[in-house]
Amino acid sequence: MSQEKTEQIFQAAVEIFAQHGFERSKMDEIARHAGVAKGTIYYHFKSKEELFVALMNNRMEKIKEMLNRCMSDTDDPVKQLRNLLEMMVTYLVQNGTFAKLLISEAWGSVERQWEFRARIRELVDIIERVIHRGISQERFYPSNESDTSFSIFGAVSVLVLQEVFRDPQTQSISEERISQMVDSIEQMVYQGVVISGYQE
Amino acid sequence: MSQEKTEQIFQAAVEIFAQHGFERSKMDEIARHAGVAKGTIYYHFKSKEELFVALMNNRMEKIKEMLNRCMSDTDDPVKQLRNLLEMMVTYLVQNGTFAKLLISEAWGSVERQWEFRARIRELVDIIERVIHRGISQERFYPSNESDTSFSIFGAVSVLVLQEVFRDPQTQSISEERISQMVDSIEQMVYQGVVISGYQE
Amino acid sequence: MSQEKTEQIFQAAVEIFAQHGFERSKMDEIARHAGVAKGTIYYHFKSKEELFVALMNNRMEKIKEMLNRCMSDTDDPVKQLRNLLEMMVTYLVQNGTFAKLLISEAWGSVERQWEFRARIRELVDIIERVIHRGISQERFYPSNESDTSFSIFGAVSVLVLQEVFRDPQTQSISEERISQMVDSIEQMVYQGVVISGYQE
Amino acid sequence: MSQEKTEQIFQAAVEIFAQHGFERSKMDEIARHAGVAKGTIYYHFKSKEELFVALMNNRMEKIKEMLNRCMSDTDDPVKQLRNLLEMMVTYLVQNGTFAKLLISEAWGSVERQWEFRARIRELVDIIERVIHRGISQERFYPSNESDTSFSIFGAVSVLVLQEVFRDPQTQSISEERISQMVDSIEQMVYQGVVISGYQE
DNA sequence: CATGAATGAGCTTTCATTCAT
DNA sequence: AATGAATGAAAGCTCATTCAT
Repeated sequence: MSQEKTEQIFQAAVEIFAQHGFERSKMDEIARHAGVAKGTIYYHFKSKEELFVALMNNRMEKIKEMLNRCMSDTDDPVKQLRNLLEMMVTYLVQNGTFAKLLISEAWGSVERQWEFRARIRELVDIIERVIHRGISQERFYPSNESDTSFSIFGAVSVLVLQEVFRDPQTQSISEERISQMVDSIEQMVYQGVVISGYQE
Repeated sequence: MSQEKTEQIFQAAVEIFAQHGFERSKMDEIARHAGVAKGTIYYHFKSKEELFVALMNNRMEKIKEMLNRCMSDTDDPVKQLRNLLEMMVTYLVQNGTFAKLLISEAWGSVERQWEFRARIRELVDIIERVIHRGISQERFYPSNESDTSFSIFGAVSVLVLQEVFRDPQTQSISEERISQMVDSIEQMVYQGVVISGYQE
Repeated sequence: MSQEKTEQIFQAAVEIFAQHGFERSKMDEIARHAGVAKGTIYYHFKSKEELFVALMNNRMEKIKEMLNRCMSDTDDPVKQLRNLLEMMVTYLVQNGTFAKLLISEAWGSVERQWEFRARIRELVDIIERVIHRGISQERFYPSNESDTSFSIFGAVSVLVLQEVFRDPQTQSISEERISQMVDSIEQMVYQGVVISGYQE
Repeated sequence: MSQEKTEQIFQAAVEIFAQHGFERSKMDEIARHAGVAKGTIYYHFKSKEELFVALMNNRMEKIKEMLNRCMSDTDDPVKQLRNLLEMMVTYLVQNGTFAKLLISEAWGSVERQWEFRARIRELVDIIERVIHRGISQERFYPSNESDTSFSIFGAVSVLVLQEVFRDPQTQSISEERISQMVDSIEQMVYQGVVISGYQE
């Protein structure tokens, strides 16, 4: 069935795209990796570009769902933010392959990248909504909500990215290391770096 | 004189590389932009790869110097961190073209990207040294210094990047907007997002 | 029933082939146009090549019949030639789509084109037989019969073709224009261009 | 020098294009035939299409010059027409390879073919101007000048084409055969086919 | 030092054809 | 008989790099 091949191709595509980036990835290799003929990819996707975009949308949808779901436990924005951070780090580590794409392919002036940034914006929006609620309920300090959200997103993704690249075998990032990263991020986001009283 | 042509080429290269990314940038276009013949580039640089690396080192040296310099005013890590954040935002906004490269070309398994990440690591080290001193002097909360530094670097660069891309005419990011971004970042880094007393 | 599908496919094929020429025509498009699946075409015809040849034979047979029929009124070669010219012009105009193929796909060294030229030769033979009879009966000037026939065929088909292409809406070539073209051709064929007495 | 390679490529291109038609001609083969690298063709021409168009313009210019030149001997339209016919037949036979293209690639709806037909129209215009003068001077019968010119063009080109394809070794069309064809055409054009008195 | 014409490996995409259903 | 997903050979085009001038 069609759905089957499509997922096969997606699976191969994330890996190859993440490994080499969009430009250096060859359709030949993706096809080989997916165990289908090159023509098959083109039967399902009009072009390399379209495959990439479809892939991104597909994966992005998944992460959005997860992020939304992980906040449904509670109405407390503080807890929600904690869940969010935890989930983001965990997801990005586990899908390190996708994380690479997320960050590395988002910046550029090609049209594909526009669309991609729009998708990232949707992710950031999820963060922003929590921030907004937190501020409304006077649980969070008032701030430029959009800036704060982007900063958090940047902090999480670059931190994870750098970890993923430090040790290319994604698998080998231990549970422990993950929770350590979550802690680091949480600490910064929750109380900042500077000891309060000292703020000169 | 050689130095002259080299700078001409560098100038053209940042722009073209930033506009299209490494892979999509064509030596032809860089040459045309620089007003030299394609052969001339190859006279000065062994390859596209080498041109890119040389360019990165050149630009990276500049930003490192600036960051180091901006901390020499004072010994107070709190102030130093503030200066650092301000300088990074300002520099990245003003060299938006270079900022794009910084984030977008760093992640990948090609050797050039390894080297590039090593350079980024040097930048982060500057942050880390301040963090370290801050913690030693009990001005900053104890934390995983490396993680914190990467988080800060990620927050700053993604925030700026997203701004640069929102409005491609770098020029039009006002002084005001810059200091607003600095504020947003500082607020997060200095006091975090969550109002302290509430931390359940 | 098979006959039905076959005609459906033929109908679609003439149009597509005429519109784009043999090489640029895609089996996909023919199938879509015919309202059948691509596999169905291959069920009825071994290959694109074979479909084309079968189509040509089918259509060529029709025009040959018409030309032969239109000469059966009379034994007078002069009248027969007139009928022939009239019929050819009319047929080609009305089947402009087929006329394009007739001229444009005939010249080349591919085997299909050999066979196609053989079919054209059969058309020209019909003209040639009239010419031959006309000369035998001393109604026509003696001449190289084959050359004369090809010249007439060339004159008619290129004249019509150029008209068909001038205005792609075949429909819009008026009855009047048709008879004007017939006149032009007849005039040249019957009396030539140069005023007789002057022939130096 | 550039001019040199360009002509080399042109030379190879006419042959290959004429042999297989535009679509079946491969850039690889043209390059091999011209003794240059494929890239070299693309250095001089943006695409296969552009190579073809440039080639056509180049060759068409030559034939136009020849036709115009061959009429400059005399002011007598009767003689001019004779010269024209002779020259056209001779040129097309000698450049049979180009003649194939002239006729076979002119009919189609691709844009390239539009432009091509415009060029053919220019050729026909040369004939038409002679016809026009002949009629003005009452040496030729009045007629639809455009139709007559196209008919003559069609007669000549199809006659030659059919000869060229009968015997693919262009060389082997003898001087004698050429003048025989000229005679056949002239006879038809000058006095028509039907013996005058008989015209019922 | 500088040039730019020439190169060719490499990549994306197309499309006739096949075959399991 | 009919279908359409899958195939893969083949072709057009790109572009980093070289080198004779």
